[in-house]
Amino acid sequence: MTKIQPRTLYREVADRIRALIEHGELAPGERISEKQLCENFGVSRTPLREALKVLASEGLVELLPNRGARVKQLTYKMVKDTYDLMGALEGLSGELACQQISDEGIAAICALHERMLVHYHNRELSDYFQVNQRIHESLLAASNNDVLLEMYNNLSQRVKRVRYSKKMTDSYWRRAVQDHEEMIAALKKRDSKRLGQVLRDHLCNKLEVASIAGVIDDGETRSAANS
Amino acid sequence: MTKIQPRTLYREVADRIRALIEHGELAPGERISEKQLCENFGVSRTPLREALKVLASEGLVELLPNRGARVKQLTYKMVKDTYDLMGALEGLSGELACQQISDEGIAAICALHERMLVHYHNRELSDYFQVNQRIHESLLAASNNDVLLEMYNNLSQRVKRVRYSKKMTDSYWRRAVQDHEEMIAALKKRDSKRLGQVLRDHLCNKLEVASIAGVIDDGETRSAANS
DNA sequence: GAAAAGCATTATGAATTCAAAATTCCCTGA
DNA sequence: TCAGGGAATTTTGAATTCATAATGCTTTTC
Repeated sequence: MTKIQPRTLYREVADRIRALIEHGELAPGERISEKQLCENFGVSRTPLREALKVLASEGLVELLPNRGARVKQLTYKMVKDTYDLMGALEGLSGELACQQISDEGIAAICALHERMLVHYHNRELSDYFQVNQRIHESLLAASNNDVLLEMYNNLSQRVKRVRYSKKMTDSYWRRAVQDHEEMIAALKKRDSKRLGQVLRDHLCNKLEVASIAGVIDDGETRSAANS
Repeated sequence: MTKIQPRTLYREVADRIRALIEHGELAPGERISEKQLCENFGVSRTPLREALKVLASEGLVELLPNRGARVKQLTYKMVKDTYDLMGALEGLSGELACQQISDEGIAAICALHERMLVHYHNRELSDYFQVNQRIHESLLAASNNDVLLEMYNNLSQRVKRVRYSKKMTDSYWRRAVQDHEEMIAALKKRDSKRLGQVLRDHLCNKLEVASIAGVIDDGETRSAANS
């Protein structure tokens, strides 16, 4: 049950810009010309500028007073930091879910898990990812913590642009599935500490950081960010 | 080394409104009259409205399209959810801090800890809180994760209004100090898992939820939120 | 030929204006 | 007396306008 959002121009515009950034049509670091976007969207500068303020506090855009807006650069360190954070949030979601989820909820997640295993054995990567994501979303939802959900979505939005580069080696994949086995076991036992721990350490929250090395045009050295 | 923020009207206004909300001069649920605030601040509606958009995405304000803005109500559940989240973030900060902090950093925190103990034994509540907060801030800083810091500050801002009601019973206080002893021990050993665990479970992240019961004018029953 | 100064152009910040939606208030009629 | 309807008022959403800061270009000087 998600509340409907009455549409206003600035929200529409913010959504559109979010999409542009997510799909790379507005490149990281690219200067955002108010005039040009206004013309593209067919709106005046007022709602556009309001949208930019919102996007700035969401961390997608950078506002340089008197000098315009630019799409925020993702440095390696920022992405790493964000993934660390998302790992912590997933851990919390697991802990809370264990305490709150219904038996039916657990059964539903187990069912998803089984489906995921099938995709894993068939090596259907895309389907695997989709079901995998639904499992994590289910835990998030079961945690019944709206603030957590809001924050997670915000973080996830910030790094969506680099998700493309998701690569899966065989050994990574196997270990990810192992993690999931442990998750399911902990969930069934409602062992919240254990589930939290597994989720915090879950490969998915670390894996991609490795795979983005090189994707990001980064000023700082990666080793420095890693240290 | 924190970068300077060029001042613009909308930032100034946002800061002022944040302060008004934090200190209760704008009460939770209170309708925010654009006209009146404009007159108070002596600015036009444009920067005011931009500020409101920012505050809305920070979660301090609620925008009802065509029907104005209101100070966001804090429900018991929202505060509880926020504290759960902050606990998870503190846990992460501890884990990261363990891995990154210098020996001097550890020494500095130990020194703060000693000062805190003195205030505890002298029953200097206000001083105790101040030093206590500096310890947690030091860990946050040592974690060297800007995204984490940003998010923590945002969450902390949201619930600042109810921090006033902080009450300390003797047994709570004793247990909080015990937690801190464990923290220091884990930090010295650079036992990141342990420090993370202690911080996540740390009383400070749970305590106040109990003490706000009754402070918040809340539609939903507390037991329901707790279940 | 390069650098600096100054002017023109452009882009941004903020106030004002206009339009539309919501609210208030008053009136009518049962 | 009170419910319903409708006009007047207020308030908000968005466009426009105005002022100022930044940028770029030309010219001038060394």
